[in-house]
Amino acid sequence: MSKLMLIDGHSIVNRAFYGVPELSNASGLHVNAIYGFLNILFKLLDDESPDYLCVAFDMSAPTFRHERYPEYKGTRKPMPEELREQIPVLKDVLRAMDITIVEHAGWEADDILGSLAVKAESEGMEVSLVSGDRDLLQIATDAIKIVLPKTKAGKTEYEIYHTQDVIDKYQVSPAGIIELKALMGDSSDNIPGVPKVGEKTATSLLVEYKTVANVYDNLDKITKKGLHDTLEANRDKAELSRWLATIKTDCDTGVTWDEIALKNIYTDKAYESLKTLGLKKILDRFEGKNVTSDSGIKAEEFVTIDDRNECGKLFDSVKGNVVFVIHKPEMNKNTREESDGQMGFDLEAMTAGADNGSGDRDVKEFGSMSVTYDGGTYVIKPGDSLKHGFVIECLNSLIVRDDVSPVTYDVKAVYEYICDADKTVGLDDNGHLFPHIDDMMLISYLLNPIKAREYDDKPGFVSHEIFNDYEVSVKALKDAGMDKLYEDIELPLSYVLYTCQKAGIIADKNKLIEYGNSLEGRIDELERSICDQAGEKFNINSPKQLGEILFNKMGIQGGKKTKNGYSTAADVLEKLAPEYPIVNDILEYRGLTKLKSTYADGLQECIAKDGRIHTTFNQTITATGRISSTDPNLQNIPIRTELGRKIRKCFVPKSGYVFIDADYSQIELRLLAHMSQDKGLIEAYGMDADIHKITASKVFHIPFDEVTPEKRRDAKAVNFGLVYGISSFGLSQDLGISRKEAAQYIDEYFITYPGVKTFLDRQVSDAKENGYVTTMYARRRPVPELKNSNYMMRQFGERVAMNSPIQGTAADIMKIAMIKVYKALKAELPDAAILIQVHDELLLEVKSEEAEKAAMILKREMENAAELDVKLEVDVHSGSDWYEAK
DNA sequence: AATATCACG
DNA sequence: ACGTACGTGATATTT
Repeated sequence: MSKLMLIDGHSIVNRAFYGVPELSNASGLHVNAIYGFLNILFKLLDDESPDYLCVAFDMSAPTFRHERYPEYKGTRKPMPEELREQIPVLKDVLRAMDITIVEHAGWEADDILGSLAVKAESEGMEVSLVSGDRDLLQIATDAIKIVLPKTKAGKTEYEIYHTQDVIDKYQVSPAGIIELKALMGDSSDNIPGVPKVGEKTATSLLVEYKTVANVYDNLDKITKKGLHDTLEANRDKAELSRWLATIKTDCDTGVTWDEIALKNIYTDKAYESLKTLGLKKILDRFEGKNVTSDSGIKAEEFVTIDDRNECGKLFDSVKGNVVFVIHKPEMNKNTREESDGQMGFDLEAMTAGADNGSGDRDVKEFGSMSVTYDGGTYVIKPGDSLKHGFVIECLNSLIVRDDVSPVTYDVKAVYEYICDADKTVGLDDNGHLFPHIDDMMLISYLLNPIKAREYDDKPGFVSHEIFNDYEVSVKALKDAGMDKLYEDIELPLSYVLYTCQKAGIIADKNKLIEYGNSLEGRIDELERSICDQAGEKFNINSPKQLGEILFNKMGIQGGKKTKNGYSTAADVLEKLAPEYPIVNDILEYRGLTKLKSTYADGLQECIAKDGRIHTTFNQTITATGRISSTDPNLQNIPIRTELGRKIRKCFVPKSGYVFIDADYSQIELRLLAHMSQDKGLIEAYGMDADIHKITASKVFHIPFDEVTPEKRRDAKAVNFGLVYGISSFGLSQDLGISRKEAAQYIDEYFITYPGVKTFLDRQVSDAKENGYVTTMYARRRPVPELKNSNYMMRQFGERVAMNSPIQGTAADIMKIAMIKVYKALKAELPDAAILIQVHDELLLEVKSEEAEKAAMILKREMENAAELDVKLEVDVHSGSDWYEAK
């Protein structure tokens, strides 16, 4: 039997829009509804495999039934702009997939769907009608099933209704749904219904009288006074509603089965437009469907090279732009490595590939290498007749050739594979990467740090796509004025970061164990105390259980916050702590378990065989230009509490060496002074005194020497707030004062430093005009939130516009400093190494006898990284562990 | 896979 | 009337 699937376009796209969180692609277009719609569509196709498929949409003009009764369309909620803009795009995607879209000026989508369903049924077909609208239930029969999708925690599920299912759920037959809506109405469809009659009343009336007409025929039998009168007074409404709720099933849609027969939806065009939209997850479905990629090259058309001669020939013949991408080996998931915890960074093991073909070189193994140039795309697969070492030899000669412009994706990961990296790769006298290798990961990050272009992860496809994008991207980078940022900062920095990662830092395992053990006693004690006070044993780490215990069982007044129950976050608990000893214990317990699990235990897992922790510094993650650190994150090692800070004693320099730690003093605030060119603030920094105290004195009109510690603290909070994109609410939360007071502080600040206000306002207006803000070094951050229809989102956009230029410029300067420090050390102290960057701080490992010189170099290079109207100050310390050096 | 919490700048 | 400070990542719990 043939199967027809009918989809109610608007209703499903609406579901998708509200079910899928905010999602926008590289060009700032929202795509969440498109994404959600396609997800539902694919799931349906998988589950139902129909023979015929079409999607019906309402025309945007008023539709037939509503046109006659304009008073009932007035209340319909306007479609949010974020959704509206997605609909034409979705239609294009569907057309590209060869899926027929039906829309008709005369009818609503419901009518088209109803008519098609009934026609198909009469011709002996099976029908699945997909909609979010329960109105459609009136169409259900044994051959027509109504499918109502639900997006549940990211997963698509659906309710299915045949005749009996409707009766089971609503106690009325499908036809009775019309009668039900006539009485109870439907606000989402602007059907008025009878006032005060809801689902309960309507159902009980219909169970007894079956139809609206029959209800009115028996009106005098209805004894409940109120109900009787309402029904009597609203007979016209009921009849109109009944008519509005009735879906037409006799429209001549003109649709033939032939034209909606389901064809191959995995077309070139669809692949292309999904790629443009950046819907990578959806694209994954196209894999294995033998689909062609953007310029018509199929995966099978990539030439595979697994032979030494062929490989040599290829590298000899390439010229011009040559994209190469190294693919990691396919990791065997069920090897021993995982179970015995030996998974950490392990250069030794990876390079131990003994005989790799070229004699003496140890080369890190890789899975395959893709190479694209204007002669095609090749996938190099090392095997019996092609050794890794030989491929790497070829690559090494390639990257220094004059007639080749090498391009890759994630060059920092590539350094690892280039043998003798220290000799062959580095920074030249200008501080530029040598040999020059372009990195499309960095380029696309600079072009859009919010969502860098994602490339297909399959061998061949990646290099092929990158090759196609390369020249356009380079031009775009130059047009945006970011070519220097890229050449002078990001690209060289990638190499400096590589040296940091490779160096790693010693973490003393025994000290970590000892530290962890020292926490255990107190943790057990607290656990017992908490469970005693609660009167039962429970999992303190579960916010759900904890909230239940505190706010229900113990009756503590705290109030709900999250949608899943009570918030037990620290700021909530801190307010309760003075009154309830258990809350204090919980806070302490939390602090200690955090230290133990994340740091004492967690870091031990990350120690490689060389005794050091080799973090990964991510250069293309943050929206502002900062770098981030993962696996493990070494940028959030505790310092704010004494107990936490002690973890730093576990980080030690190698024998004969010391740590030198340098950090910028208030770099963001100084940048605010410089970038705003506010006279007062620049002058305040010129005085070389306590900036928070000066601010307190000026803003609160107190003589400098009479500023109390409390007032200084308030001024400090205002200063921080400014950098974050100040709001009176945020400041009031931070200081625990009223919003009004906070607003007064801010006003006073802006009166004192008017240039700052002008500057911050300008960032917002620039962002509104251009769609992005920039740093001093031309780095961009798009701020699409400013165009959002949601007030809160726009407010967020304003704060982002104020914060990003400052945070981003600070990041730029630190990056410049790192390159300068790297170069200076290479020239003056070749045994010293940069180990870690923590946004405004650098940690170095240097020979003990070179400590003073290193400190001098660090301070010099960091302070001179930028020429500003306020001095950049750097504090330097040394020590025999990270605790001491900071 | 998402949520809540908390570590850092 | 709404409901917020900016930027990250790891862990444990729950879905």
